[in-house]
Amino acid sequence: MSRPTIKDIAAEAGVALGTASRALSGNGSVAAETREKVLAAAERLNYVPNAQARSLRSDRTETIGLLIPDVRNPFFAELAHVVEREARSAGLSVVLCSANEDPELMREYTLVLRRQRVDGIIVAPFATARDSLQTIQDARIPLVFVDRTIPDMGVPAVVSDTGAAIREAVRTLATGGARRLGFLSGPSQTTTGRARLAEFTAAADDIGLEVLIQHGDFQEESGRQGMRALLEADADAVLAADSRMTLGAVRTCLDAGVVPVRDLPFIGFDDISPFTLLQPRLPLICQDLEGMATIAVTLLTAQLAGEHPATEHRLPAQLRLPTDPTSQEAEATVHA
Amino acid sequence: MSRPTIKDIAAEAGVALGTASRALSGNGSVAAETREKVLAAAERLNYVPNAQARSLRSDRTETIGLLIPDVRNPFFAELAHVVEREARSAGLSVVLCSANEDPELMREYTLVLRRQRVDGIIVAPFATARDSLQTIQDARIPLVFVDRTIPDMGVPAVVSDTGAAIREAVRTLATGGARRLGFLSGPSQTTTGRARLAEFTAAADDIGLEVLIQHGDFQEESGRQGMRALLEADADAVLAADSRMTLGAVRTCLDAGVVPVRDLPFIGFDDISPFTLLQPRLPLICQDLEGMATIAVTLLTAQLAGEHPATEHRLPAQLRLPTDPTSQEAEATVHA
DNA sequence: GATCTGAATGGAAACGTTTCCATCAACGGG
DNA sequence: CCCGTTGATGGAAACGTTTCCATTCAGATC
Repeated sequence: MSRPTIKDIAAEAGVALGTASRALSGNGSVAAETREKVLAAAERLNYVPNAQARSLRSDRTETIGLLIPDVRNPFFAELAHVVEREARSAGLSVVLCSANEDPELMREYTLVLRRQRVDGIIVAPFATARDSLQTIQDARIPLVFVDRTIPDMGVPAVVSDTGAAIREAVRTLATGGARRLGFLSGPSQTTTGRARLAEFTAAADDIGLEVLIQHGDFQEESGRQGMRALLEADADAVLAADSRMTLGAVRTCLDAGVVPVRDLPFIGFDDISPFTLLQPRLPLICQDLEGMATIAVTLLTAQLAGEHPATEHRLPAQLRLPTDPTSQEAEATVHA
Repeated sequence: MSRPTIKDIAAEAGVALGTASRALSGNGSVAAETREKVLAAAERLNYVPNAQARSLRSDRTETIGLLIPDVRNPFFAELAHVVEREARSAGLSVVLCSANEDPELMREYTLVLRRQRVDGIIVAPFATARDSLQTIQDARIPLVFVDRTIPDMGVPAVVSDTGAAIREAVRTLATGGARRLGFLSGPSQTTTGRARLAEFTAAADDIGLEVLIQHGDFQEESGRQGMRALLEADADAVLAADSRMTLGAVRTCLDAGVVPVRDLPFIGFDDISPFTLLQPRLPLICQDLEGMATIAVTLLTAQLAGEHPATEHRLPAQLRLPTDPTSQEAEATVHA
């Protein structure tokens, strides 16, 4: 038999179809002995339930969508990993959609996810996607924002609180002697872009530093451009507001023969794996990615259970200074 | 109406349910005028077809599974991106499963994909997953291997042909003056691991080089360990057989104060994005990732169409020497 | 004008589950 | 002893599509 159905299982076990279903799904009562018979039959025939038929009837797919701007971005790859792990432990499968930073593609994916009748969607929204997401909300599909949020949509969101970390970063750079402090800012259309900029200027004002602000769009290229401008303007320290802009800025520095940290005090954003190849290591403002992903899944499962979680959760980011690897490594080499 | 069904559309358009289906799906003949009426009704009611019901009846989900060891690995993230793009242009959705390098998890995902009744699966298999994959094949689900293959399963596969590139890499290192050539080899249980090792030793023998071989497992940690051994053994040039082992080896070098290429001739593997942060840039053996992903999708769609494509496709890898970025950058800076 | 053909349509079966409803037996309380 | 309760089961409806079959009707062929 190529693809046994529950009907075949029932026949094999000598029970009615409905009974087999109850035994397999665990809903409704069935005698222990009967259950054994059914499970044995299913095992024997190598039965795999048909998720389509199941969800057609039960109106639940036990599947959620995760919509991110780009898997190739290490930050989102890591996010996807944790979300998937957490979802799985909640018994949910994840359909991952990588929108390639393209609002049109994002709109297409929202349709795909609606067709698939996912039970809910976690999305790291970019600014221009508001209306695509509105259609999801209109369809009353549970929705959670992660990493970034879109205000006034009433969608539960989990984002980083970067205030303390940015203040500490500015202080650290000032202590190191910086006077003309460059900031690679995100786009002011995004909540996070605006917030980080405000936090930065407030911190710099407190200390009385001169600031040089370069507006970007959270993309690598804008980090490169901003960094070029800062180099020309003779900034004597730099703080970046996002991982991709950090990446672009670092490349521009290296290409110009300026080694970040060694030649120019520099604090980056997010501890994505490429940064571990830098020598010396960058001080980084690290978001609690693990926490964000975990809470995002929790916020979604809460909605699936019919609850209405609060709309905004903020997890503090932290300034992480590099630990000197050479000493550890010297030790490790001895043991090798 | 919260979720209109095709029945509602039919009523709204004043036609029979079957006619509405034909108009929407494009199967069977329907008058142009009628089609317009139905499409207009669907538009008006904001109709989104139920993929579950559709595939329950038609036995096709228009969905494929992509099973990779880990999304967080930039190589596979890139692969996932291209596969998804190609699949989408063939009208297929992709369910991405990241198995976290865990055979047990991979087995679990094969079950998930079977439950979802995906039309086919593309998988980058790791050695220990043979039996999980066998169950997929037994269930007669179209299967394609990408990046690596498992011999004697008769599964169409697309892999890199690294022979020429490795030979060229060895020659390049020898020309640079290397005499004791270190090689960070993959595991000999894998076809690619074995092939690359054989290609390496053959090339080195041709020239008459002394070789130092460190066996690893395609993981970063084994790259670190192998590199430590090579440093101790005074290798005067190194070639790595895989991106993650390259990553580990580079980190070990940097931690030991040895800058790859500058202090130690070094050729890495794959042009994943972290490597672009290295200064100087690494020469790299680059696989045709784009081509592999594209062909993998083609091999799968061919099977979906009932064909039986050849079992092995080899795409040549290439040795790519770094172009000096400083000169380009200097120019770019002028224009900035 | 009768017959055939083919397009357009309506109606209903079918896909594989879950879940509701009815039945039946066993059991305990009055 | 009767009756309501409970647990186990069988049977059938329902989920939203696609697809098959039958019917109708217009037009072409003889």
